[in-house]
Amino acid sequence: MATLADVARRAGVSPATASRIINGSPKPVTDALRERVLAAVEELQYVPNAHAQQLARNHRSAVGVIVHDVSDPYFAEITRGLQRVATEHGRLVIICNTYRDPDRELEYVELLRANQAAAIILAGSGYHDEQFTHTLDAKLRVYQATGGHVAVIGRHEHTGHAVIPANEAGGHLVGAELFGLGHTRVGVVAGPRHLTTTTDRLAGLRRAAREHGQKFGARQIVYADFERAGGAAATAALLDAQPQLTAIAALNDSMAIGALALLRERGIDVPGQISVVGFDDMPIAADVMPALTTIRLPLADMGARAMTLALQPPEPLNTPQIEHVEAVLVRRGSSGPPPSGA
Amino acid sequence: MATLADVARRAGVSPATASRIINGSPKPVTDALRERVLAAVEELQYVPNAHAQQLARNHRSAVGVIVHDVSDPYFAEITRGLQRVATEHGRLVIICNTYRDPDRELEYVELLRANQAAAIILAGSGYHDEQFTHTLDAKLRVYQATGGHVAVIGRHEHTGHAVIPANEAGGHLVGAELFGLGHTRVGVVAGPRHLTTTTDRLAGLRRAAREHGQKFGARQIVYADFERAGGAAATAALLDAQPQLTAIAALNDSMAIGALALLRERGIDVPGQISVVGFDDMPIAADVMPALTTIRLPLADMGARAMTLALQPPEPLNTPQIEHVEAVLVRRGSSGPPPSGA
DNA sequence: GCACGCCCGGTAAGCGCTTTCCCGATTACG
DNA sequence: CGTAATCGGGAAAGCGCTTACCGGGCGTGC
Repeated sequence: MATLADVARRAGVSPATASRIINGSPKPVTDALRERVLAAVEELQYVPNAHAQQLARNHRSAVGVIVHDVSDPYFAEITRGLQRVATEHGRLVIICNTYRDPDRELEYVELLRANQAAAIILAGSGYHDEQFTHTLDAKLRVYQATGGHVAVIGRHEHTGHAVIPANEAGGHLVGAELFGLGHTRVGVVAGPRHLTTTTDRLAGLRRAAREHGQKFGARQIVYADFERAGGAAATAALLDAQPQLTAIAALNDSMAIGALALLRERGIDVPGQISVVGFDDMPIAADVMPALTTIRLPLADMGARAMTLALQPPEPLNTPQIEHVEAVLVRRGSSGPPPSGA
Repeated sequence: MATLADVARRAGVSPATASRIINGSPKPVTDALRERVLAAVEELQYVPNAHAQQLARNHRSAVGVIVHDVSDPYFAEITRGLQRVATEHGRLVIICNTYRDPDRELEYVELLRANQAAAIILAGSGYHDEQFTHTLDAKLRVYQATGGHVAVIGRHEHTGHAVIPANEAGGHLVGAELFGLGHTRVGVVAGPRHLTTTTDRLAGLRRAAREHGQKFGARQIVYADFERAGGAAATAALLDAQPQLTAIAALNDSMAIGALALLRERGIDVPGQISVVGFDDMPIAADVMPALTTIRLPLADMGARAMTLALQPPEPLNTPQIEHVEAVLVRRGSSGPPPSGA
């Protein structure tokens, strides 16, 4: 691996000069030298060692993003938004997948700290786990204390900037729609109960139920993984426990798609016999069979906003900013009134 | 930011000892000292500076992955596989999105080289661009010359290990299926013509056509972006040029989904009036409306294999390994025989 | 009881780069 | 023409860590 010293030697200059030329330092340098150095760089295929640079310059530049799983379209969209603004600012982003393992989340903030990340962005639901939340918060505070910026998406329990989707209101929208259509037997395909996203959305659903003089019994809610397979499994369980269901509210689109798949497999017509509503409006929601009625969250935009917050200069008053983002209902083919007999 | 020196001072030992304890060096250390150091680490919330470590140790550990776009399910799946094996090996992976910009691809290999990546994995189609291919290859060779490992997925034009999907054979499978069903007017929704994936798949399609005594005219192939929107646009163009089409072969699933959307919008029944076949078998292919007949590629597995190749110890004979991966046809609801009148 | 070796810990030399400080040579100015 | 200001370039001090290498205190064997 060619080093700066090699380049300097070959060009017959000092490393200092070579460095200045390569990095376009403000210090003026003669054109003759510049050319020699540039030529040497080319010949040697020299690329500066980023670690050495980082160490010598001693200021952070990369930004870290911790998500549950980028291959999940929900996070993929958020990440897309994040990346866009990061690129605009010339920042490298390091993506870390926790696969929903809280411990891994902790490890990654250390890793990002170790890598001198300028900011850490935490995307995705928080956990109902006092101990964990406390530990994570402590780590984040230490990071902030040393000048790191932190922004979270979809969590409210931490220090730092936050972009918060209207999970409760969205859940309420779903409930209002379904009960408004006349459904009285609504099942919920929920995500893991230790995720705050699950409980927030559920809370909205419950509020809507109350407003319509209804309530969710224990058997009407099934918890499973926030994924396609989880949605299918939960739907199966729901159907077994409550055969007379006329509507299913899935707490995210992946689960809704799993629900749709299971329903199709069992020959149950959607929305003829059972309506299905999702949450998030992932890009494919419009293309599944039938097209999914869901709650739209501006995913990419949320990512972009979080990155913008995280990148902005040390805020004047040191006050973390909170941005709330709205949820809207998108009606598509998967929902309708309950079957007339029901 | 606390440094190793701070920790050492606080524990009353030399930095050397602190380093040895923190990194679990083979050198034996008394328990008393060990505890003091560990306590100091805890109190100071010390995290070693990864850049300094990398510089001092002087051996590569992270691995870089260059993809067109992780938020595209195709790459998301590949990445998932990659990550899995990287994690098993305790490697950090740096994901780089080129958004299909060749220049960005070049920049990223430099960046990865600068960051002392132990390996670079290039996923996604190559480009039909002599100049570019040559430049990239040169850069990769330089990287290899300094001990870097290289693996590519879905390209054949470069040095290094390779995992190559059967694009041509898959295209042939699509053609055989469609012509076998009796279609005679088949349109192709193709990706960008400068991508090798496009031409490879197309070649298979053409071979199948020849075998059935047919051929693709210029107006039967429309090139667009390898994305949903591109698929919709290309389908619209195709329909305008060739209203009597009975089948559409899309060169990837995203485009197929776009085609499906457009067809639905125009009230054209699939597969009653027009059959649609995709390529890749992304996870959602089974859930769209109607479920997509497509060519299955073991995406996650391909990623895993590439990572395995990239991580294996400097090969005995220094010979790059090539792994071919098979394509199989998955019949679902979107394809069938042409309408009887046609 | 003394030499030898073994342990455990510290000292210091880098890793590859940036940047401050300094110095000799121009140039500008009085 | 002397001096000061200016300009281009180099020497060297780190950035935070790892890891030879070294050295003092033991325990052993004779």
